Amino acid sequence: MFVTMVFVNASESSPRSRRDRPAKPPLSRDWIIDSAVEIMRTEGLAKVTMRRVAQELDTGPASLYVYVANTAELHSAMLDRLLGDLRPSGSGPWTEQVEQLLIDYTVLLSGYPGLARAALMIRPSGEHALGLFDRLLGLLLDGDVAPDRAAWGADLLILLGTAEAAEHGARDTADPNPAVDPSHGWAAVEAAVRAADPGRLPHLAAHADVALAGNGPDRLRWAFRAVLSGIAATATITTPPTQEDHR
Amino acid sequence: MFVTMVFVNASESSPRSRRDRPAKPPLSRDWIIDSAVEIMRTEGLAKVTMRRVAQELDTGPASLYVYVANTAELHSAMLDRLLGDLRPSGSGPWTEQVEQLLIDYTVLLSGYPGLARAALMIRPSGEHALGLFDRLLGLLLDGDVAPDRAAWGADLLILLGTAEAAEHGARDTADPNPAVDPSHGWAAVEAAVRAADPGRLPHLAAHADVALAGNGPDRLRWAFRAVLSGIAATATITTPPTQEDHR
DNA sequence: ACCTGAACACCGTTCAAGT
DNA sequence: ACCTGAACACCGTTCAAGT
Repeated sequence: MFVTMVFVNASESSPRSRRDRPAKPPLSRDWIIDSAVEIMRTEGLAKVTMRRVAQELDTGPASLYVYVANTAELHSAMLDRLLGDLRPSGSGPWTEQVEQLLIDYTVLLSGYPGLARAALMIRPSGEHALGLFDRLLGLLLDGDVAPDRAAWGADLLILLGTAEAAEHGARDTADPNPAVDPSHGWAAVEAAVRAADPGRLPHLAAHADVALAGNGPDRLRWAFRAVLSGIAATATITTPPTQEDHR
Repeated sequence: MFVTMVFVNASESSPRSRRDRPAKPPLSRDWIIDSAVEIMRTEGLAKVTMRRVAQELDTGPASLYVYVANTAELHSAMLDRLLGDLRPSGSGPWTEQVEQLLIDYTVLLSGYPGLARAALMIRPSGEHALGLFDRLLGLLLDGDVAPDRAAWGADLLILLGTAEAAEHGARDTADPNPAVDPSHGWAAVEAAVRAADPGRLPHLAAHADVALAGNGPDRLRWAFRAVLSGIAATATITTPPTQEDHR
């Protein structure tokens, strides 16, 4: 069996670094998540299967089910572990800090697009995910955004960052899963836009250049800036519940 | 073999409705996509596998590869087929029309959350996806949004709708894949927010009620309205390319 | 209580061989 | 050119049996 030697920084959540792992480590939730994250870093999320992780830990897949409910829950735990690496950054006005925090979040997740997609399903509720939400909410309140708009807005901004990571990451990262061919997908869009028939798609044809303009970072920062300004400026909506719908 | 009898409206893209399909239909891209969509409607996206579709068409999985590149490409084609059902709706001011179009898009996709997640990877470039973009772009231009903001904004709004569908759909729809337990995921978030420690998560603890307030439709409409206002109000960003980065 | 061998019921994709 | 049988290399999850 070939064992890759990779140096991995011990995260605060992992009790021991991988290097001094004993030959047959005791199974634990932390060890499972650690191994899973390491496999993801070196081989991509597609390879993080129950069987592969079990193999890494010298056991059978059935053993993992003592500590992890299923594959989705494992992915969710991996995401929260990763979010622990997100340190406060950005200075200056609060809007600048919000933008930078969201960009950091998106860039971090872009490295693992599969995980970003999983985040859209699982609604991470781990401590690090909640910490990010709290920090963001705090910045919005600092900026005197009304609490109801700030709360809904923080949710919206994180959703947007997650979506950008899922999409952007798919475009830029080498995904080991051959079923996904991002370059083809993106090139196909660009070709389709440039070939837009002015009869059927008049607006797109007329503005193909602006639609395709801009680099990734500029568009990302613009998106966060635009959404942030909209959040502060838009009153929340509350329709009274109908009789059939009193939750 | 048990064959479910389901009435399916013949879409404009499908040459024949399923009811008059001959016992052994000739293979074709359209037929494959039709069968795939029907399996998704009745059994969920998780069941739309190459093998399952092939079985439905009385052939082996290898045969499908003549017409479809891989599973991801099949999913992408299914999504575009579905987008063909999206009819213009909404009246009144252009902002109202934009909101309604996006809500329709999101609700449609919410019925198939797996497909929404796929859309985040594949960047649909089919005719119906481009048609939606064009219609949205036209509405924004009607509202005198500057072309560059309108183009980037249409992209942003569709991304947001896709993400909302992926997330919202996961929460509401019965996914036949037992690995995904959405109710548990959402309940976990709600419980975690209510239990937020005021020491560690001060803002979240102080505003748990507003964070959890609001029904789905209200929050969805608010999100689109906020983003729309931000798009109109925020200048696009263009940083000059550096020497290392002249694409 | 924790762990696991073995099994069940599946996957996507390829390719040589047929028609 | 189009189609396919068979194979390759995998999956997640369960459960009875062990320690």
